Amino acid sequence: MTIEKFMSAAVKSAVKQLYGMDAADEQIQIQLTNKEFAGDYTLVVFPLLKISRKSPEATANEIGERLKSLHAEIKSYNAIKGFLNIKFTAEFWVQRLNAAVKNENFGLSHGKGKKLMIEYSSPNTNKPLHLGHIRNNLLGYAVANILEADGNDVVKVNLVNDRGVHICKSMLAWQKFGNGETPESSGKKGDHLVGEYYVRYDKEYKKQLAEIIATGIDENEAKSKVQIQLEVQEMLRKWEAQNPEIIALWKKMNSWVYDGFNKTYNDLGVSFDKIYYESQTYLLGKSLVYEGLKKGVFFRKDDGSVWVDLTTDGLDQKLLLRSDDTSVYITQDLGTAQQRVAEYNIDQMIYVVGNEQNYHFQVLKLILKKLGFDWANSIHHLSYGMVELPEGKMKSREGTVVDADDLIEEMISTAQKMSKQLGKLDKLNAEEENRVCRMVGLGALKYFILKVDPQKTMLFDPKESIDFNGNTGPFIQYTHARIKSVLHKANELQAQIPQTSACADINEKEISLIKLIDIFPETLASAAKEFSPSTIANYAYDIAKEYNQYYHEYQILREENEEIKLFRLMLSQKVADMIKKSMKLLGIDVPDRM
RNA sequence: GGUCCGGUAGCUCAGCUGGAUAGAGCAUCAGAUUUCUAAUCUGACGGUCAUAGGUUCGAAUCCUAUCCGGAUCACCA
Repeated sequence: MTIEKFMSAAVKSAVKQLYGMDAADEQIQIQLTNKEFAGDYTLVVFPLLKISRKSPEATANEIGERLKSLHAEIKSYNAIKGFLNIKFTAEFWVQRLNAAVKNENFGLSHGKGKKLMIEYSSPNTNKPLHLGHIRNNLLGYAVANILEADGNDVVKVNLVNDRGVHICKSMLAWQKFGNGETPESSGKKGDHLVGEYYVRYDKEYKKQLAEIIATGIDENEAKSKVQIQLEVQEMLRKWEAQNPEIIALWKKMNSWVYDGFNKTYNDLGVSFDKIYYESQTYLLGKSLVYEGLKKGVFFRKDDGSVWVDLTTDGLDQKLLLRSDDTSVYITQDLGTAQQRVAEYNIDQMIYVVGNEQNYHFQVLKLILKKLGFDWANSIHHLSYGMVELPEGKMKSREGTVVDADDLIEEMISTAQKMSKQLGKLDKLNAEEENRVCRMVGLGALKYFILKVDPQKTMLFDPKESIDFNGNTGPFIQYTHARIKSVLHKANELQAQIPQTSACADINEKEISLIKLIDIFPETLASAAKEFSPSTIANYAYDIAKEYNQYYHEYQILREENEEIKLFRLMLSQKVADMIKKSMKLLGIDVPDRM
């Protein structure tokens, strides 16, 4: 039971005894006591004044007195204005810690039985992943972990956009200019290789367009005459007609890209339970549109295209089927949503997609509701903001993309450089050194991105992210490694770290560490509710920082009182456990030594 | 123009189911080391929580309006 719940019940019965009335849940406000006041938890008594009909101070004092006499766990209380600060006994805190230590799965919930599906990553197969994808992947994976730890059954899916005119562009350019180049023959990573031809196409297109314009033809007219574009359109038609040669090329080049993506996913430590391919789902949803047409939810325009009118909902009209009866993006999303709900019987569907698609998901939910699906409300768009660079925005069309693989590489090598400089790698062998540098470099990147509220546009400064001080992944990793080192040394000295302790002589720093451990379950629950890895990230930092201060102040191994020493070791071990658990939720590994 | 999102210290960000004197880190300055791992710790400096109203015992937090920034409003995905 959480302390808040315990206090809430205690206050209720105290109020009942004192004033003969029941207090409603929303009248009981309990929070952690601010640092500048003496106490552990605080009851805000303002809402109870209506019941007590006394001044804030008098009410607080009366309730405090009553609580103290009823509960041995309460050591003291003080009332300041309308705030009743409660202080618990040392025994109480030790007991809380012991309960947490004994419970292997402390903080993790089991079997609320909600079935969730989360879709993230969703790459295009015509170019490599970039910084924006990194935020997407890290968010999706972390949120999936958090939801799972909160007791849900989570299915992670990836919907790969493997078809369309953009893919044909890479294919055509490769055909025309590639000379049969392959990842094997060139030594290039598959997705990068294909991405190069996508760029090559664009270059050729611009060249041809300029040539036509130079002959004096109007720009708009010229655009429809570019030879290479006509060829691409022809290729797309062939693809849709299942032309064997084109299909074979498509399969070959896509497989290169998948090899490349898998390496990047592997580096980032993300994974999926199921991968969907758009080439297999893009025809879905048409039947839903026909159904809606029959119900009169949609309408057909003179040219044959099908639309939905959302003007009464404050939005515009939205196209659902083209005049040639082919489906568009939203048509297929309607279809895949329905298919997934039917196939997996999911309670909630989460889409990790950039905030430039907020409108799309708003429309998607509306349409599904209009079609009469109750589950439309269970769709959640986990929207995230763009990642900007100090020099400007990073959008592919502006040509300043930061390639995911390059960035990962840079993070690892910077981690290595800095670690070497600090002499942190001296005691490690080559394999360990490699492992630690990877962990630190990637930890820096992941933590930097995940600590920010997803909704917000964030600034990614490579220099700052690789700073090993302050609120960073490496700082937290370091704290963990240092605790582990102390524990290791203790074991060498043959101190046995106890599973429980009767130590009653604890200090304020220790109480605040226990408090932090104690709120882990609530923190996790709230992070799950908000789909917010940043909550967990900041928790990990808080506890690491608190521990560092503690560590600095008390010499654990030199402590002469054996009982206190063992207690401190036990506490340290639990703190390390909390750090590791939190970081694991974020998909960040922590080293035992560095 | 419509819709959505954001605006908190010089910079990067927490805090937002309304609670006490708004918090961290970076940067700057001043300190701490016979290390249990200094990738650390202590202190100082730094704020009209975009602006103006409103709601109430109390507002960074809720409501309204305005300003600034971003996204979006394709027979693209």
